[in-house]
Amino acid sequence: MITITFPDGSAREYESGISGLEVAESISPRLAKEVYAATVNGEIRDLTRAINENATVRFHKWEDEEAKHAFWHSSAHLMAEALEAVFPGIKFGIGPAIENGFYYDVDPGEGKVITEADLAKVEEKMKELAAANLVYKRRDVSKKEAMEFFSGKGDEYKTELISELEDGTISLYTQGNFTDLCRGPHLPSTEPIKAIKLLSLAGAYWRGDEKHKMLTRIYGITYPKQKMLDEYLQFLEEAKKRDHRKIGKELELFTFSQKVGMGLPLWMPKGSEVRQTLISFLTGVLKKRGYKIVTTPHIGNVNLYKTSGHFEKYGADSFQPISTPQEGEQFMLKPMNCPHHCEIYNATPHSYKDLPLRMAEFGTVYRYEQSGELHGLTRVRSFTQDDAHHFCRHDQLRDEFKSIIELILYVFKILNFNDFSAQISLRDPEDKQKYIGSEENWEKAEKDIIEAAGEMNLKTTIVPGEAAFYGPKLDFMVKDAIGRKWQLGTIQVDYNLPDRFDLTYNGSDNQKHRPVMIHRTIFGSLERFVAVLIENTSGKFPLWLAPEKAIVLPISEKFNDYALKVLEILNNSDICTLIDDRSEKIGKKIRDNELKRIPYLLVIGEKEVESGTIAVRKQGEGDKGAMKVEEFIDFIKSEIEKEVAFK
RNA sequence: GCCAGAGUAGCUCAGGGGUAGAGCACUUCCUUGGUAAGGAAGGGGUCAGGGGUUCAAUUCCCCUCUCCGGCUCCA
Repeated sequence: MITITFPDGSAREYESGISGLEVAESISPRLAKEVYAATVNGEIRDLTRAINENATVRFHKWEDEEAKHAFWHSSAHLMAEALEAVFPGIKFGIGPAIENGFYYDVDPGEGKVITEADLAKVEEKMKELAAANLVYKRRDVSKKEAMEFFSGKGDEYKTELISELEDGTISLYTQGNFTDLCRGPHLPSTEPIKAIKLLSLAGAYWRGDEKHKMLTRIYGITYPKQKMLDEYLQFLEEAKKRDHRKIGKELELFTFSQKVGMGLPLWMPKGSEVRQTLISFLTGVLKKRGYKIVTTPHIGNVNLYKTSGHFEKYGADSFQPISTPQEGEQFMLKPMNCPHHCEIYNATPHSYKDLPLRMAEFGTVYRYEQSGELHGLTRVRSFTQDDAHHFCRHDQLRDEFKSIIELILYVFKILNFNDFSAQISLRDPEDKQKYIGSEENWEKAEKDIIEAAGEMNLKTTIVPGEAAFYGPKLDFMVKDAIGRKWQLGTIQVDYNLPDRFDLTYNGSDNQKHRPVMIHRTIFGSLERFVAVLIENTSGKFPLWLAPEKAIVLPISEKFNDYALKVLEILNNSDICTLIDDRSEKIGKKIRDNELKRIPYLLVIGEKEVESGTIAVRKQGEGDKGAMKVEEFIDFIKSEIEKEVAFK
């Protein structure tokens, strides 16, 4: 007999060798139906695997990531079986579960192509197989046996994977006619897989390496209920409506032109308005925090980047140098602002008493991103960073970090950005050689970052090996409408540039010392930030950011003269740009969704003309009553102040 | 850069070897009166660009460009 302990602390006796599923059945048949995997003594396992010793057991229902993982991983195997049936001779790479669904990387064979049209066939086959209620069977095998099985099949990808595995840790899973190399866990059978949808087709390099062969990746998702699938597909449809590229076009915020060039955003008047509001807001915040605002040119002599080291590292993949009539003279479009800022630092002598020095610039930079990487406003070739560099002493590093975290959290709070994650990137402990800077400084900087984040109550995930070669960093990430992750703010320690630019300050010992440099952005770039802002708000900006605060809506053209007067006063008030259209059909001009994105609606009819007022409505909140235009202006101003405390 | 798809009116899209279509938007007139979508008439397209095949190409083939979904990359 063995004792099984459950998460609530209760325990029961069972025969040794009982399966998780049987244990679940003994508790309730309903539980057995809803459970997809189990964690046994901390190890996630198939429900059907025997438990041979005393154990703590936690069952995973759909709500748990572990359950979804097993469900989708099993679905990937199911898809593989269907693929093998539809495309005989197909070879398999890897097929994991992901955050939403699963994929499988496959090689259809020389000269063969899988197209979107084929997905329906595979989907049908999957449904057929799932309905057959195939059982997933696990088998532990020796490396030799696994090797023989897959080389017999001619599956070079699987054999490559097996060759790297340790003997004794290899397991195979079989369902129906399909056997796969797999660690598990899996569902007991295909029975719960009721709703199936293959979503898309993409190319993906084998093992994520550009130099390797490109396989075909098939994405899919499955659910235990059709309704859940319908809801997910519905969600994807809804998400598409929030896409900043779509809203940006509808609201005339920005555009792209083939003539200007790909990845080069053109900000239209309304988009520019949003941008300018963000810049002036942040400038105010920065000045209060002791930042000095600087301005530097969009180009720099190629020697500047040779000094910084960027030319050597990125020169070949950048916009190429611009030549001048002067023989041998070359300039580059600036890919970052730091070298310019270093030269500003070097323009004056610095005492230890002057540090930290915080230098900020809304600096437009140009990077030759790969054509396939460009994406709306989130990945462009010309963008404006809300860049700043803190030059400080080593003993100030931690406080500077804290001040930046505080600043970022403050800005995010005002913008109502709650859904972000923070990641600390440290050195690869296996390969400390590739990093610049002393062991001692790295140790301290990594510790400072972690502690600063802790002291600011910032929840972070720590990722070793992700640091830049010049220093550790802390990144803030957000997700877009369909869940893609984008990096916004970043805080990076840099030991490289201070050396290369020979930055110094005079210490209390009257000796020259090397300052540390911190690169930081809050928005990341105005382009990416506005994109995320649009997707977060579906284009319905908060009042203070809205490019149009209000729209004047005369009920009839009879009232146009009065509406015109109202508009004139509002436009002169400098608080808002208004839609200057008093035609009778104004209502018709504005689509429902667009209208809803404008915070205030000013309605003018006979009553208003008589009393010299405007009827004010806040979208989504209803009537605010009649006001004189001047009252409305004051009202808007106070509402904006409520939204943003410009302290 | 790589794999796969797409590009037809301002927008959303249908069509298909023989003179280019719808809805919405736009213009004019009529009608209308507290969050658009009543009526009539009208304007608007080198069917992304360039080469082929053909008596004839927007349609079939090839190349290029751009966009979408991924991969790789992201100072």
